[in-house]
Amino acid sequence: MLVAVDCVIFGFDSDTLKLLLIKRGFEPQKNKWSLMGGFVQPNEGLDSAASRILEQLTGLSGVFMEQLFAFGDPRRDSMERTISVVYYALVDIGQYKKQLSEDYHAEWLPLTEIPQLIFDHNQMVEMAHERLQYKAALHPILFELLPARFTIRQLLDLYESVYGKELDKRNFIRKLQSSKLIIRQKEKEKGSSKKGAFFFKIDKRKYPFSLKSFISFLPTKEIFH
Amino acid sequence: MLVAVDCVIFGFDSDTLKLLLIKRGFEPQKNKWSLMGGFVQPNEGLDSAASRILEQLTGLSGVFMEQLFAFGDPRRDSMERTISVVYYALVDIGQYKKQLSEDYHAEWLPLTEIPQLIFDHNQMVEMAHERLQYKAALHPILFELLPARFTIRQLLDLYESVYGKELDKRNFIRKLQSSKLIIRQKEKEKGSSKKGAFFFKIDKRKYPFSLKSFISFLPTKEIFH
DNA sequence: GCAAAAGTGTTCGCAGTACACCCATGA
DNA sequence: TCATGGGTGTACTGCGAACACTTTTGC
Repeated sequence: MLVAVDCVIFGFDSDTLKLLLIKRGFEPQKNKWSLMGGFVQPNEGLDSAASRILEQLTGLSGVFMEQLFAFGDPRRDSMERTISVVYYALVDIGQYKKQLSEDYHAEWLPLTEIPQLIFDHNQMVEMAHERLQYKAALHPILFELLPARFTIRQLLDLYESVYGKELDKRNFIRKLQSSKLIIRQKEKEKGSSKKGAFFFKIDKRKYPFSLKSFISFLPTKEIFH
Repeated sequence: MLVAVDCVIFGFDSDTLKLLLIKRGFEPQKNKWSLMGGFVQPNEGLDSAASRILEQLTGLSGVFMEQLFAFGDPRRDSMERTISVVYYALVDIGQYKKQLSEDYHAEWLPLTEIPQLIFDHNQMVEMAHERLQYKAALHPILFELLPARFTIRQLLDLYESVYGKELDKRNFIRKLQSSKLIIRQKEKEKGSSKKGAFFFKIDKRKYPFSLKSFISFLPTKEIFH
């Protein structure tokens, strides 16, 4: 039985939530869109395999990544019996610079415009999005999608695009501040407004701990629909 | 590469949270405690494999069961490279009647007194317990561990043993009632008190939906530690 | 009548929500 | 001076938490 790893890679470009997909340049299913994946090597753990695959495609390491689910329907891959262990990753889209269009034709596509993917990859994407919504409602993981310095507006836009709904700016900011998780910087971002918006950073001393604790910046009643 | 499924089976006997473990009557690791598991068959999905294994051991089907995690460290099984997809199940311990002591010497052991298990099974148990705590804090899944008719006291004891801490009975009951998820029956349970405690049932019309929604009977601040 | 568990009620404080205005600045 | 996005403030409401007493009944 074959064991593969597939990666659902999320990115955010200051406006829309995107996925990094590849147009396969090789058989089977050449020229079809798919997630980036690969087989688990004999001396490699699942996490390592996922990191390796992510690095192959993005050149990035040390990125937030988490196991999502194992897909094992006997008919999911028409060729051979394959189990796929799916991971999802959150990357700062600005960091992604790699050109790999020879091996993989990779592109960032908006989550709302995902084409038909091979095998059960659409189902994986859907589950990853649900998990992201679920997890981000309770833990501050969305910061992983932003650069080290970000504005409140960027963060708000990010939350709104993850949940596909508008949030009250004032309440959002208040919750953020009361969490004491972000630190205001001296510099301002001047591109998108005349007044300029302060940059913020994560408080690194608190952040790793808060990842495991319950912090919600959303209206609690709407956490899940 | 081999693909196995292992099952962490939770039960509750009106006092303590327990796991169903087997003492292996076969090699390798004969006479050591382990989770119940087996290899995924060629024409079988992962969920089906898990259900099959659960039924082999308990005789039960249609039980709450959910994929937990895929374990794939290359050294986790000393014999062969094996990926294990772990499921956890919640069963009404009263339903379990099967005698299988010939093939498997199975026993319900308190979660607090789990012996050393083979391979990485202790790690699986630990993760399953964490997941149970996490999930049950947000969704009413613990009902799956109780018989169809139960008393408030049983439910409270169950929550207390899952979280290892005491809960305020009055607030607990109020939250339960406001959830409108349970229906009081006419009969009382007379065994453990003189006054007698009413039986309750789940409102089946609402229950399947609420499984997906956010309902907490715990003090919200303490949801995760 | 007393022990033992069942079951009910109240007060308080804070967190969440809804909602509207002032600020700074470049053009 | 005005348009644009940035950032702050308030009042209300309801839920969650803390806490104690009454009820029932078998012995």
